[in-house]
Amino acid sequence: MMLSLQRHVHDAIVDAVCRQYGLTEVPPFSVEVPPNREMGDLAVTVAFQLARPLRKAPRAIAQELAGSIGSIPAVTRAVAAPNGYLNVFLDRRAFLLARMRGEVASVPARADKTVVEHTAINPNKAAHIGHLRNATLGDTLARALHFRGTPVEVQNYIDDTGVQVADVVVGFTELEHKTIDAVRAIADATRFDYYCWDLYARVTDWYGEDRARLAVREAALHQLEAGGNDTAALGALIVDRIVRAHLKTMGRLNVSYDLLTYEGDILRLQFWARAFEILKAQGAIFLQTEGKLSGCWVMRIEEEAGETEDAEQSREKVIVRSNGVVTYIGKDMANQFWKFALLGRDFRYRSAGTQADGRPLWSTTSGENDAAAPPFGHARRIYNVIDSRQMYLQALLAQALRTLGHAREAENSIHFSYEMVALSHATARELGYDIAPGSEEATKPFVEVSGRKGLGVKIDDLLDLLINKASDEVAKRNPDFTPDERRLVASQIAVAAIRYFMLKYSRGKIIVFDIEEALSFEGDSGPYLQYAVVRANNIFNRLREREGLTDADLARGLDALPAVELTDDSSDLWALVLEAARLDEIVDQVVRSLEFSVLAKYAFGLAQLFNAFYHRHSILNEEQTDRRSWRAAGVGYFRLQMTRALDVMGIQVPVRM
RNA sequence: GCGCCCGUAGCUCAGUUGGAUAGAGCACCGGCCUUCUAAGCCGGGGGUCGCAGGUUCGAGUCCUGCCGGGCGCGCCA
Repeated sequence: MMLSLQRHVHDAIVDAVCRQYGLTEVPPFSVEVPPNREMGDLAVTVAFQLARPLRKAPRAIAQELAGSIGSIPAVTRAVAAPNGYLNVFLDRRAFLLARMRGEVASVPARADKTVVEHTAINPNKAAHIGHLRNATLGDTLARALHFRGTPVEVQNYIDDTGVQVADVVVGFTELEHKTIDAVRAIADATRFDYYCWDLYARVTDWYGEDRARLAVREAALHQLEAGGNDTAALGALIVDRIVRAHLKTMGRLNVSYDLLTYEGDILRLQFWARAFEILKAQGAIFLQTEGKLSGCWVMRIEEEAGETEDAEQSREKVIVRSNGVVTYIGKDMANQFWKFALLGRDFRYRSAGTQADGRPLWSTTSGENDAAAPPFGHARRIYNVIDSRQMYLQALLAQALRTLGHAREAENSIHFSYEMVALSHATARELGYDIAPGSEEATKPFVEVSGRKGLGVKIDDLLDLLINKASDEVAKRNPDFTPDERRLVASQIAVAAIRYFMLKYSRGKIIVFDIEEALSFEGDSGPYLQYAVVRANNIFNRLREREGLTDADLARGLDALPAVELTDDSSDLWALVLEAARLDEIVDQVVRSLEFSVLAKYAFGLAQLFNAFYHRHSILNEEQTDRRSWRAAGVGYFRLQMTRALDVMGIQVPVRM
């Protein structure tokens, strides 16, 4: 195993600096990639940092160091740039050979068990593009952690006892007067999540006509939480069928889970009661006896330092209502405590089958425990993937942990926050949503998605649209495909388009969803990335078909062959290889910053580099053996790395496209 | 009022541990399919990085203050 190259160079520079200037400590500096390969392969900024302590010009320092670090293994020479950079040139032949042979392992990552909770869609309607961003970010985070060797457990929280489910129950009972058997028949015969989507919007309107009807919801909610009644049975049926629909939708997107956590089990297994005891015992919450919140158990909200505490009373958040019913924050706290194994209780588990990708799925249960269940929870670190509107609540979770003396857990409760997905006016119009020209909504830059109003693009609809479009394109280019082949490739392309689209924006940016844009397969898009790998793969397919050559055959003679193709000053091949080698570093950066646009853009840039290379340099038609072999080696390394990069993004590579 | 996010080319956006001439896609203009797939490649025009100060050898990036836009701050979830 070898350290990453940058680390290796960094440490060697530190040694050199200490020797040269008799220092015991070197100020922090970075090892970067210069703007182009002619400048060098790595750029070291140490001379800038030393300028002040040594009271010398950066350029002079860089020059002195350039002379004394030529002996670093894997480095051929170092050059001082006029502006003070110390640019390092690598032993390119050794670099590529080592990587082709898999001799360069990635930096070992932390082995702490990590829980990623994402998706968490209310189980009362179809999944829409807002949920899509959540699931894509969460799934990609889990994949990125796994890539680095971190043990990851993916949990999907199911709020089966909340108002949203209650609303659909009300829809079936009050608006449609259906029995549970009738609802089951509907679920069997329709796209049930779509059916509920419409019904949910109708219920919202129904409440709007007469606010007194909200009492019906309250009653239903109560029944749901209490359990053991007809309403709860109907709720359970709805939840079960909708969750299945969600899992199916997510499966289409290559998103899967380890555990479904049901809120109902948190209540039935007394998790909340236990958490309540702990919170009370530690004084994290207290019973308010006066004012507006009299009779409620509340948590005091920590203000940031420098509070201007005027006459304004410090704010309090209700955890248990005066009627004794816990708020969802309380249930969330219990859940978070459990994930860290701080609750002193565990769920019972049952198998929930196998997912499309072969991954087994488990579910919490209040019934019999399946002894075969793996140990869930016991996390060292937790990522809760929720949009930025939940920031306030997520901060309260961490605060509760801190108050209970779990500073480390609070530190490791990470809110993976991102901005919402909204609709462009054009797309909202296409969905048949009319906005009155003079209204307040018309002046806003976008239209907010609303499940309650039934306004949004459903994931399945979007996928179908993308698949149809991709299918036409695939048919055009591959008339020999069977219907099955065509369907498979079209869906792989659609998933690439949609996942890449969700990843390419930085998380702080509101995605104003426009159907035209999302449907693009050109330029900065998922299919562009796939296309590059498909082309690279095709070269190797041809080599095998025409000449019976395998990758191993091509690599075999490399040691003996001159590597001018790689070592020429302006080698396109070398630029491709060095860029492809950055994947591990990029994934590290992405996990640190939770900024997946960096990965998306890196992959896109790498694909661009390959496509340009592809047009300028032929492999099959190259007559010089050395050039041909080194090109094949470099392209082989590219497709390996690009395939891995796509895998982290949950994107597959079609056989042809 | 307080908190968080955003403001970079006509449009949509990258630029995240401060670094070399500010990039990409789309759109527009001009080229490239007897040679590994044109979902592609090459070239061109397009920028006071919201404004004003500050820190630094160096600021789109960090700090302060403004301006504009969005979101959050409930005995809803």
